[in-house]
Amino acid sequence: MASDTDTLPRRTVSPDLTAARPASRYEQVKHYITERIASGEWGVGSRLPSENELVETLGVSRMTVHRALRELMGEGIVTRAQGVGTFVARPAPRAEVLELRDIADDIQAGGGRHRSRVVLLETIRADGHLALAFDQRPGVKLFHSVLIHYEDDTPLQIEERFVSPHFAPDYLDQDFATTHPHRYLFQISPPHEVEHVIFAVTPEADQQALLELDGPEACLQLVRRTWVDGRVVMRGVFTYPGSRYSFGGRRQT
Amino acid sequence: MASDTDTLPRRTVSPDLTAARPASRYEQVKHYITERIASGEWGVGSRLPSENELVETLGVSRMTVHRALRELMGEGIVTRAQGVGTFVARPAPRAEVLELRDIADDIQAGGGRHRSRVVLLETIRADGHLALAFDQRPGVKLFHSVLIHYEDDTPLQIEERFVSPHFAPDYLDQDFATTHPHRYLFQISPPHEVEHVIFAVTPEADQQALLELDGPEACLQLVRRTWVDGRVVMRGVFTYPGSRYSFGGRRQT
DNA sequence: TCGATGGGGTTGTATAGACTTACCTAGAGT
DNA sequence: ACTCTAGGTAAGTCTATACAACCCCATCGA
Repeated sequence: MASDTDTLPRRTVSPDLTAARPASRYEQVKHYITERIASGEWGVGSRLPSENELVETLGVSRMTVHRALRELMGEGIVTRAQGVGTFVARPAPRAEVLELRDIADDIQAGGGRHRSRVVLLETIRADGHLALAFDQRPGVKLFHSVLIHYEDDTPLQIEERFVSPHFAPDYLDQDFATTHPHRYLFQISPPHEVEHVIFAVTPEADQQALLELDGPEACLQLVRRTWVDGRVVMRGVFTYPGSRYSFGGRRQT
Repeated sequence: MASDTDTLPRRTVSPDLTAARPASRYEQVKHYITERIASGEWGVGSRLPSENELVETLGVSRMTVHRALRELMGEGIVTRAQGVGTFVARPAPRAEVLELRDIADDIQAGGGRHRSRVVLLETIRADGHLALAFDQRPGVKLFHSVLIHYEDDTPLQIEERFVSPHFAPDYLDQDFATTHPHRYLFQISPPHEVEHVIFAVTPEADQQALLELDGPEACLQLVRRTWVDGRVVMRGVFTYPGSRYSFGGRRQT
């Protein structure tokens, strides 16, 4: 069925263990297509080969080609019409909404002096709620860290993180006085997906103490989850005094 | 293969032409699942039947069940883990950060019943701070409205707006019991530019009363400014009880 | 000239089956 | 207590095949 030229390689029996898991066939097909679109070989509006032609060319089954094309349509890269064909879509501009930033950069950008203190660094077992956030069963092992970030000696953020050991097995051995968790995790791998949820909370007594608040001042709480390869690798809870911080953004429409 | 009970109906040979095309099998499977999640029969975090169990129950092939579940995962409704199972995901945050939405749509999307009450509708003269927000001199005339939005008779938002008379000269004559300010302003012109800033605040006594809070619960405050033709046309202050609302967003990187 | 009717090509859906990969647990051994 | 291993379970992928739905166009007949 497969010709000798231009087909995707058969999956090897013993894949190179140092390399990442080989991309699945349909991902290879997606890559084959996006590469040609990105290079301009297939211009905007032009017609792609039909599913059956791609089957011939790439030596995979039509269902595999179909899945690749369906996902590319979901990503807005191609448009499809039954009975007609598949076409390169017009690229759509995408606005960044919430950015991933290091608070140290944030403070220094504002002219402040940043320092941080490690309060806690340990292994825990997840309770039900935390396990749910990681799509895992209760009792799974997670790393847990708590840091305080100061701007000119005033506490600005409590940074609490739960990290999957599979993603960062050496997390507990890091010196977070010099390298921040954000940078360390980012260096292992930038997340493929990020979720942010913002709450208003009244801080617990211990949080009040850490933030050196006089009373039960309202706080902003940003809960961030990051994914790599479809798995939750980190859940961070960042707590800011409401009087000292705000989130914002501006964009043209 | 299929049992007689609870299976999805076989596609009829002559579908009812008055009805829309019958939903495809995988869509029926999706509906079967989302219905049970929405009804609470399958609670957050609970495990769904495995693919093979659904194959047995619904009398469709595993590929069909798999596609339904894969799409539901893409929509954030369930999470899946190889070797473990499929679980009902945590519900997504109510409002996307930096997205311009009508709270009435927001509430109805969540299955709630929306109503609103006009507390105030007047003309004021801007003080220094407010004039600054509009890039105007103090003393400039602005329209001022305060509404409360309820979800099932529970206050969910205080909506306070300052509107430039040049942009919406008839603002005070509107019946905001039927048309909300958001829709009215949007219909005059969608903004060219939007700024959002999110705070955590402890509400004043009058705000506590309007939101029917028992105590000084932390609140989220979203301040929005919108521009049309380079001029600020609206400044809105939206106050939510922290326990009843959250902002969030998720994106791929 | 015009409309109707097929036929061929293209995507959409569905199935059965096989194999792969990942996770978890129980039990054996240390 | 801890580690290791084997087995069971569940999702992930891929194939070959079939049929349906749809579009376009060429052909045919009035």
